[in-house]
Amino acid sequence: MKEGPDIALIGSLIGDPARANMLGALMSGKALTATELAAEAGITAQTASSHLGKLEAGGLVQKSKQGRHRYFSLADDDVGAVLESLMGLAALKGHTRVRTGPKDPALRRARVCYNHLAGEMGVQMLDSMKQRGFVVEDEDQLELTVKGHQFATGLGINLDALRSTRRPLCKSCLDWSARRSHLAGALGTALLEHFYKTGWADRLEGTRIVTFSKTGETEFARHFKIAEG
Amino acid sequence: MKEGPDIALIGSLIGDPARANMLGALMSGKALTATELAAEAGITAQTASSHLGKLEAGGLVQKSKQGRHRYFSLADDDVGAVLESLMGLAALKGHTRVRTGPKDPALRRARVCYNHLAGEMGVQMLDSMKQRGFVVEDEDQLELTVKGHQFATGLGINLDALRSTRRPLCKSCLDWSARRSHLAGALGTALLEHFYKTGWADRLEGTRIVTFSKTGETEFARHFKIAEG
DNA sequence: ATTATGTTTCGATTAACATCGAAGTATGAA
DNA sequence: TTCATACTTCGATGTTAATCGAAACATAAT
Repeated sequence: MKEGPDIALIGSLIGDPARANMLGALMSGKALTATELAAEAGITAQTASSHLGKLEAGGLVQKSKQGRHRYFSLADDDVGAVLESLMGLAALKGHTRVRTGPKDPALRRARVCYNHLAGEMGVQMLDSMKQRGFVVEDEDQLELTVKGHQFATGLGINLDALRSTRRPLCKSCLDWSARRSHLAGALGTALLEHFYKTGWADRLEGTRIVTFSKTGETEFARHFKIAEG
Repeated sequence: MKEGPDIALIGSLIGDPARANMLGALMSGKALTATELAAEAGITAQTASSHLGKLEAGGLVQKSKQGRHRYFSLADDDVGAVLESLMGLAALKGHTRVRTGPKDPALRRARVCYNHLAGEMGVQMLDSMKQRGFVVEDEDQLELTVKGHQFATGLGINLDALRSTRRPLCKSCLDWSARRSHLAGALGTALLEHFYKTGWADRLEGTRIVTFSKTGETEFARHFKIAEG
């Protein structure tokens, strides 16, 4: 009928509540099995299998078999970014889920966005890195500066390994709660991994929430402080 | 079930082919009547009315009555940006409509994105304005510089009027065909209006394509040249 | 007033699809 | 081998929602 890409297909994939729940769960960045995703969506394994087949055919998720398990994860960063932007619009239009319990503030504070840190702390992290000249905005791609290279290396991150992948090192991703950007890309992933490894932060089981320990909180504030202007 | 915003609702709204076609038509930026949108989607007026009611309830479109006509348009820039990003993902995943005729290259060259210029020429325009220091990227918002103010005023754009609205003056919007940003916001709209008024460009009826006249093409190139680096 | 056009509401039909039970395949454990 | 777990396929069912005809409503033109 009309020219251009077909958004209805992707829209309908996201439009089913069960599939939307699964995609939301996968936004945690963890690869989940079909049964875990079924429980997440509140449906049986048979139905989940059908849904996951459609999501895979549509290019939104990818599957990897390990033994008798099939692990599903989001297909790539682009899918994660689109889901995050959809959440932004949904929040803006007041389409929130019923359950707005005590977990909600924690979710706005720090959460996982597919594979990197989002929420207020994610935004603060990128702000700080921009302000101190660790990254600069060039076109749409974020560029890591020499100072930024030193900073990351000082944290113990192997940048050469990151650069050797085909994945962009730095990307910005729009945050639905803060409506500001945070750091995505290979470096964003590596930094979150770093927080886990050092014990600064941990995942709250079964949610997208990232909890920081007492020392983690202060260490984070020290490394990613912001000069008020 | 889960916390956070509900993307399924918006997804299902976009997921119906008839509604997706209507939204695509509204991406042209023009306010269209219910019957025009019905024709666009290939359905009867009754069905279209039902769809438009749902889109309005979901906050994706807005209605304004004028006489016996009801004009529909996208609710705001946020909706347009999300639709554009969805088109980007759809194009990336190869979910293109059947019809990939001679219009397609024209669409990639210059098209309307809701209310501003997109496509290669839209990207070039923003690139040029950045390169010459007319706009600078600050956080996520684009900022118009003093030089940029002079430039726009020189074109005959009344910036004071634009600033008096609640709408952001400059915003960046991700282009699905170029996968680069172009200029959105009040200034983006005003510039496109300017191209129309001066006769540099015109709309190709019934599509999102923007056609530039011979002189328009050269004038555009002169005003928005890029220094190759 | 009368007629024409644009839009919405109502009701009925139809098609699509999410769902699950049951059975089949595959892998790992005992 | 035998049993258990993870997943998929098949078939049947039920619900949702897109669709349109007919009619009501609203505004404009004559």
